[in-house]
This record gives sequence, C-alpha cells and structure tokens, in this order.
Amino acid sequence: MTSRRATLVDVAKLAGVSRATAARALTAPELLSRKTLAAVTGAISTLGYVSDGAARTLASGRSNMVGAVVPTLLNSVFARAIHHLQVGLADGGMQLVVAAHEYNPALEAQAVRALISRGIDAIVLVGAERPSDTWSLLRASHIPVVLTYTFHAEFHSIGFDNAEAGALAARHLIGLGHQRIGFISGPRRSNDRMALRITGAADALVAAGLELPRAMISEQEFSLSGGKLGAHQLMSLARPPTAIIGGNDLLAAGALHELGERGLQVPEDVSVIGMENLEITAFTRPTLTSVQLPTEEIGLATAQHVLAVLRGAPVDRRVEFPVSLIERHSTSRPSSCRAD
Amino acid sequence: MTSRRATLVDVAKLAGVSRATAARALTAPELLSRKTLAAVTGAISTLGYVSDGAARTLASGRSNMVGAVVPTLLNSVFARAIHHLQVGLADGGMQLVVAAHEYNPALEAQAVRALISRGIDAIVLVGAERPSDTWSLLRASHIPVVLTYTFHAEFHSIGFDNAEAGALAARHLIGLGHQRIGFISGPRRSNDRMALRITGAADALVAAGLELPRAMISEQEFSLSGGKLGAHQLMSLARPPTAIIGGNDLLAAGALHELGERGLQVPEDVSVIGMENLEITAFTRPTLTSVQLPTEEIGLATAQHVLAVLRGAPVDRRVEFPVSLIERHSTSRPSSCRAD
DNA sequence: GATCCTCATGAGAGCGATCTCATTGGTTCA
DNA sequence: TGAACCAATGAGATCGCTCTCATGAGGATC
Repeated sequence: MTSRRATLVDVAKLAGVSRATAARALTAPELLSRKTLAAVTGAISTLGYVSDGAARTLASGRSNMVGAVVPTLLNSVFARAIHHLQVGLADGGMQLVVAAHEYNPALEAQAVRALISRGIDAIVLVGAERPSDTWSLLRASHIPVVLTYTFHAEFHSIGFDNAEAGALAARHLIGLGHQRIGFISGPRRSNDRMALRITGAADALVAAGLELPRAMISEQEFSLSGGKLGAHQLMSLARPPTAIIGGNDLLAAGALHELGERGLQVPEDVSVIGMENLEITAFTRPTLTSVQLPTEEIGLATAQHVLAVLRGAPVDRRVEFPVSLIERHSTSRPSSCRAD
Repeated sequence: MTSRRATLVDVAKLAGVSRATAARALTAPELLSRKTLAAVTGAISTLGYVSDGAARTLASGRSNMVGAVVPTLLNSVFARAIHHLQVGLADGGMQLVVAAHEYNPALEAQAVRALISRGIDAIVLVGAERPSDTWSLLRASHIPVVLTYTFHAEFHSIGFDNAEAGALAARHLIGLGHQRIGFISGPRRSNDRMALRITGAADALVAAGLELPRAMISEQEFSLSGGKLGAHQLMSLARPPTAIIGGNDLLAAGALHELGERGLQVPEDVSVIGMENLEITAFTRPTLTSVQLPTEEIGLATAQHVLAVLRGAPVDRRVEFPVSLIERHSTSRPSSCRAD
C-alpha cells in the first residue's frame, strides 16, 4: 500500500488541513480545536504516520537523544548504570545512544565525536581523565556534559568519592590489625576511578604508619580470573599480605577462590574485602565484606540530572553519593600478629 | 570564539570553495583535487567543524544508526550481546541506540516506535514473541529487522536452538540416570527463549519415558537469589528432584548455594546444570556443568549481519550457532536409584 | 586547430519537519 | 455599529546537508 513512509504533508492532505496545523497536532495539540485535532490524529493513525526524527531535529535543534560513552558494557557496573540511565531517560521521552571505548582514549574521542555529530542533546561520560583534545571537542560542542563516577570542577559531575572507598576498605583492615595489605586493582590505564581507590587506600595506610608498596598492587582484568591471578601473584611474594583489597567484587571473589585452592582459610589466614557490593558478595564462601558503591543511584541520578539540565531547571553541578562498608565474613583480625 | 557550531557553509567560505565541494570532502574525498581537499580539511580542523547528523540523515536518507531493544541490560547475556553489537557496529561506522523493555511488551512497542521515529537504518530485537501491533509497526517501517536468540520465518534471525539447549541439559541428566528433574526458569512472560528451553527439556524427558510436571518448574528472577529461591522451592517438595536444571548459570549457581546450605552434597545428592557457560561456572563449588550458549557470537554476528544487509550484500536470513554441553563437576549419576 | 573527453567544481533543488508571523472569522464591549 | 481582541489556522522561510545536473578548463586525438 504505502510504498513510501508517510510524511506530515500526507497527513495534512488527508485531514484537509495545512502542514502547520498537522505539525501542531504533534507539538502543541492544545492549540487546535477539538475537531481539527481529531481529524489530524485520525489521519495519522490511518496512515500509520511516524514522524521523522532527523527532520524534526534539524528544524527544532533538539534531537531528544542523549549519548553515553562508557569503558565497557562487559563490566556489570557500567551495564547497570547504563540500564538505569536508559530507563530514566526513556521516562523523560529521550533515547540513549551508547558507545564503549575499552579503556582506549582514542576510541573514546572517536565515540564522542560521532555522538556529537549525531546531534545528541547531552553527553554522559565516565571519569574525568582524558586527552585535552577530547575536552576541547566537548567544550566546542556546546552541549551539556555530565561526568560520572568522578568529579570535575568545570562539568556536571555525579559520583562518589573513590579515594574514600579505597580508604574505607583499608581503614577497616587496619582497624582489625592488619599491617601487610595487598591490592588487586583493575586496569589503571585511563581509569582515574581505580587510581583514586588505590591512592585512597595507600593514603590511609600511610596515615596509620604503614605503606602500600608497589609489589603489593597487582593489576588485573576486571573478572573472577583476574582476581584469582592477582591473589596468586600477591600470595607468591616472599612476605605475602595478610589482607587483600579487591578493586571490585569480582576481583575479590576471584581472590577468595585462589586462596581456597591454596588451602588458606578466609578470614583466619587472609582477609579479603571487595568493592561494589554486588549480589555475589552474599554467595561466596565466606560471604564477602565489601564497600558499597552507589552504581544504581548514579545511573538514575544521571538521568534525572540530564533531564533537568535540558529542561533548564536549576541543578547542583556536583552530586555526591556516600559509600559505606558492608561487613560480612571475609574479614577478621589476623591470626598471627608477629612483628613486621 | 565560535558562539554557534560551524556549518559546511562556514567551512566552504573559509576554504574558498562552494558548499558542494566542501560536502564532497566528507562524502567523496576522492573526487576532489589534492589541493582543494587540503584546503577544505584545513578549514574543517581550524573551525573544529563536526557535521550535523540530522541534516545529513534528512538529506541522504541514512542515519548510520542502528536501534536495539533488549529485555534488560541487568542480565549479563544482553549486556554482553549489546557490547559486542556496539563494537561491531562502530567498526562499520554506525552508532547504536539502545532501549530496554523489562519484559513488558507495551514498553517494547513504545521503544520500537521511538527508534523508528529516530530514523534508525535497522533494528535489532530479542526473541520472536510480540503483539501483532508491534509486528505491523516493524513491517511498515520498511527497515531491516534482525531478530536474535530465536528464529522467525519472515525476518532475519540470528540465534541458537533454545529447545536444544534445554534438551541437551535434560539428556545429560537422563543419561546419568536421573528420573526426577527440576527446572528453575527465568521469567517466562514475553520470553519465548525460556519457554523453549523448558519445552526442550520437557520433550527430552518425555522421549525417555519421564516427565516434567508443573510443580518441578520454579519460575524466578534471573539472579543468584532467584536460583536460591528456586532450589528452596523444588527441594521442599514431597518428592524433591535429584537433579536441577538452571535456566541460566546465575540460577544454577544460586541453586548450588541453597543446596550447600541444606547440607546436601553436589553432585552426590543432587546434580545441577546451568546454561550460558559464564565465567562463574569455573568458580562455584563444585564447578558448574553448563550448556554453552553463543552469546558473544550472536552479538558480533548480528553486527556483521546488519552491516551486510545495509550494504546490500547477500546474507543468509537465518544464522544458527550450535550449543554444546560443557561438563564440569556439578553433575553425576544419582547416588540412590530407588524406584520412582 | 577543431572536436571530444575527462576531471574538478559550482548551482540549485530538495529532504521533512518547526516556528514566526500574518490572516480569518467570530465575540465582546463601549 | 465599529473597534478591539482572541482563538484557530495558514503561508513561507528555515534548519544543514546531499545529490543531480550543468559548466568550464585542460588534454588527447586526428
């Protein structure tokens, strides 16, 4: 029947009104008389008319699309954040365009450029560490930029204190009496979040008269296997740690597994603490003490924030959620308190 | 400096060429002389010009965007598929617009409409079960539709045999001598994949002279807790199963946990098998036998497929990946073989 | 040196909406 | 009864790009 998609002109013709009136039925129906509105909506449904977003965007200057660039959707943190972001935006009638950069700054820049070119109304990014070229691109685009998981003085930021998350974990272990603490981190390249967590932990250790030597940090992929490998590496040291901080729960759970295979008891022989407080923390043996990170909150809040900014509503440039320690059974005081 | 985003007219003016020539530098640079091309690209970079996607889409009729609607990004299957889809599409210079419907058909229809309105060049959906209104919308849009995870005679489909996946699990258990087999499924509403896995398992049981009574099926959320709950429910039956099939690995891993808490040995007392073959299968105690599902392959293949279709290249409407059983340590013959 | 190509570029008409401004007919009020 | 006003609608420009077709400048060919 309709070989070509119907346009507003077709609708107008069928309804016996002008193009402008037909358009108003979509954008400002309250301006039309009952009768014409009915005629137009009738025409719309008989034609199966769907408005052309590109034309609309071009004419109005708004695309109703928001772009988001994350490191990877393979990491559940970002998958969850994107999910909640998408749901929140859809509530506000906006579409989400996503891109992943795999911790590659060049790919991120490329994605940002592509999204800006798409005409997105706002862009959501993760972290505050990127080449200056990317920043210029962002500034030149004149669209709202919302940073998540970290903070930045110039742009809207929604996140939590990564350093505090690391410090919280470290202080918990220090408080229990641990002196040699290891850290299994995720990729640190182009990842200020992880760098901050490490710094936070290191600072807390220093404040307690201890330290986090380089050898006590094992950098791994964000996965169970990564955690296993990291624990393997740390426990193979001449003086292995009595406690291990996982950069996220997957790493910590993987570490738990490795320790079990080595015949070590957790927490008696080695304490382990994770970050993120995923569901898995309640399913490991022993259950995993973890620093809760507000990932769902960030996704939802980011959606609200973007919507508010686009609406022109007043917002705080900086939204910070608290982190907290959830104590389970993978941490306790070290069994042997021999001098260091 | 530039209060307004630069347009092609600005570029053309600065480069001292016509609008058309400037445009050609973007779309068909090989048509320009070395010299003019250099002048235009120079102008582009000094102005920080980024082309306007909406205008481009409107004029060319192609948006270079692909839409994808999935049940939820909270389920790692879809997060992973979307990730690989996005990466594959980006390779082909295309952007991905995502939406989630939370297993709600009305929301899916709404998302489909929104995406079509956005002017996407193709759309990727999960499953083949949806109201006829949605199907009409899809047909009327005249854009390529690619279905994933199931098959459909009318549209491009990329997936695997869900029934066979269920059957594979059941046959494995039957082969080991199990007679009472339980199934912990994910949500079945608007989820033909799960329904098919159950049917496949049930058919395999029937073929062996056994059955899968309704009470032996526990429907739960896709999560570790869901698996735990499901196992709790099944093991509370008067005649509990000697083997449990999890609709995915998370459900199976959760079941493992519940069985452990009940003091039951796996696989001696109860066998458990999952589906998806996630990393977690190697980290449970015991390690989890699982039916491997080609989720990564689907994401990548879908990207390739979409790209090929849009390029006009010949493709098979139906792409099917095999499923296979990965045997680990959570399944064995039942210890007691008392008559049923 | 006239004819014919080819290659590079310019001119101009859309693409399908939005949005401002003008117009119309019908009320209201002095 | 005419000025003023308002609600509803129409006309037409505009958004920034693509794409077809026309044109002009050189070369090659005979």
